[in-house]
Amino acid sequence: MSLVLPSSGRRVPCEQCPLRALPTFRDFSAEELRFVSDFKRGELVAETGATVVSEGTKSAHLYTLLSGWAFRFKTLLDGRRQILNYVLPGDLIGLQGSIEGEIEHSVEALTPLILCVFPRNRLHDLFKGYPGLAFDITWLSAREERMLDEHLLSLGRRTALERAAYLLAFLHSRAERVGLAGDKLLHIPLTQQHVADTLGLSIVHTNKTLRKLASQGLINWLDRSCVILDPDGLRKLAEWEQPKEHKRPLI
Amino acid sequence: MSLVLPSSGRRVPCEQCPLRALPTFRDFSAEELRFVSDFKRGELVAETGATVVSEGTKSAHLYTLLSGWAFRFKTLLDGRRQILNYVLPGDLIGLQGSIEGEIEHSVEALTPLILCVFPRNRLHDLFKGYPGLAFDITWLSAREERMLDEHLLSLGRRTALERAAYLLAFLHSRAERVGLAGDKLLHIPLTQQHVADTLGLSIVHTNKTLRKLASQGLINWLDRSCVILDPDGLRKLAEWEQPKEHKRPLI
DNA sequence: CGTTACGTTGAAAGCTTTCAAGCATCGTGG
DNA sequence: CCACGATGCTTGAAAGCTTTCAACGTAACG
Repeated sequence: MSLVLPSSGRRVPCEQCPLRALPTFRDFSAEELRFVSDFKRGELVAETGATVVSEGTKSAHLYTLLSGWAFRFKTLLDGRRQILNYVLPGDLIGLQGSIEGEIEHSVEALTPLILCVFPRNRLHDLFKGYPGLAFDITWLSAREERMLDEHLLSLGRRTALERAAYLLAFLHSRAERVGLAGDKLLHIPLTQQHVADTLGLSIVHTNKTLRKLASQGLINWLDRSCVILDPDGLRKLAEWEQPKEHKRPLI
Repeated sequence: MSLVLPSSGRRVPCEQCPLRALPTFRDFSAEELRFVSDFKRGELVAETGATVVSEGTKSAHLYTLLSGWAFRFKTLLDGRRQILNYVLPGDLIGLQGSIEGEIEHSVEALTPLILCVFPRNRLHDLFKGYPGLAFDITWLSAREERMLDEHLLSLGRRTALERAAYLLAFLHSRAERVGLAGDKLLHIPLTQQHVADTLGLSIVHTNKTLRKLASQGLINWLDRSCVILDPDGLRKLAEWEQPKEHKRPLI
């Protein structure tokens, strides 16, 4: 269940990174691109259910998710699990570890993943030689903070139904910005257990809550995935405003 | 209620900052100190209850809290409030705003505050000329992330009693590291409404929960403050491990 | 074809909120 | 000086939300 395939070497050169072509990501100078490309040590493939990062360990690497869906979580000793946030293409993984030593959360794959691998020990070079990229890293960290703030508001003060609506609207919005929504309806690759562990609810109550959203025509649950039918309806129900579009960095 | 007194000019030179002398903070080189000192534009005083930062606004400044207690929060339209985290001496305020434009949370004083004021627009100079300080800013951001991760685990998966114990142990631990606990018992300047809005509970249930902690001899509630009698007991009850001591930066 | 993982439901038990009321302290105006 | 309103802390009881317990259906897999 925690299998990560060994690095399969370089496949996608950064200059031709399919993500980088998306309008969400800011343009990089040729020099920046050269550094990032050199910074990248290779790629890692992980299958669904694989643990990419483990709570309490130190990793010599940072990752950027190239494709797939993953999630960050923490657990209590008796097994209670809390999902902290989701990881989508373009997101940086493992920054916290370069800060405090051991990383304090785990990361698990919801789908097969491809990750770009960066050596943590060269982060210093990045900060020294590329202040723009250094600022980008801070930017990404502050963005994560903003998302966590919203999750906290949700867990603390929204009702179960609002929380579920918020989560699905949030994931829809993020997926859309990295081109995963397309014209067709978006399928989010989750089980109801994941939703429960994100919302802080029991699996039974989560089921009943999702049923309610489905009965209102907002979503459809099938297989191991959630189909978003009405993102605006979800947003309205959760009283959540999508953050404004900002070009963001891709490291 | 949202009164912030105008800048009262420089009082404490960074080189003689009383915080900097604490063992928690890492040593700064003379050059770094010179930059920070120059970066600091002045001081701001805020009284209890004052709003230092308002959700949805843009601020030209960043702050470091020099003394006092404050908290960050968000609210829903109907007034439901969620406290996201607490701000203690040495903490940076407003970084999120320099990233995404508008800041997405508010900050309010729990006690009278003294804040160091920094112009946001010089952040670029900092990143360009002082990679070590730039890394410090990222470090602080990642530290905040780690705290938010823990709060999420707490809100999502801990019982009311565990949550309360966690919160108080957490605040005790943070206060201790900036020299606020001393030999005497620590008084945390909170009302039960603050605790309720942090834990995602109603005020009534919060009262009953705090009563239970008090009956177990872990805390004492008096006035508008919580006295921590047994931090270890609280930690054990919450199943929470204090993060390891790390020297941290002070900007 | 038994096993496992995932989704679904009903009902009882338990936790939390809401409603109501009361007490204490503090600062203010009469 | 004292009444009064505002704020903060307490408690009991009823209502409501959520969890737990139990059971069942389906699909995928070896």
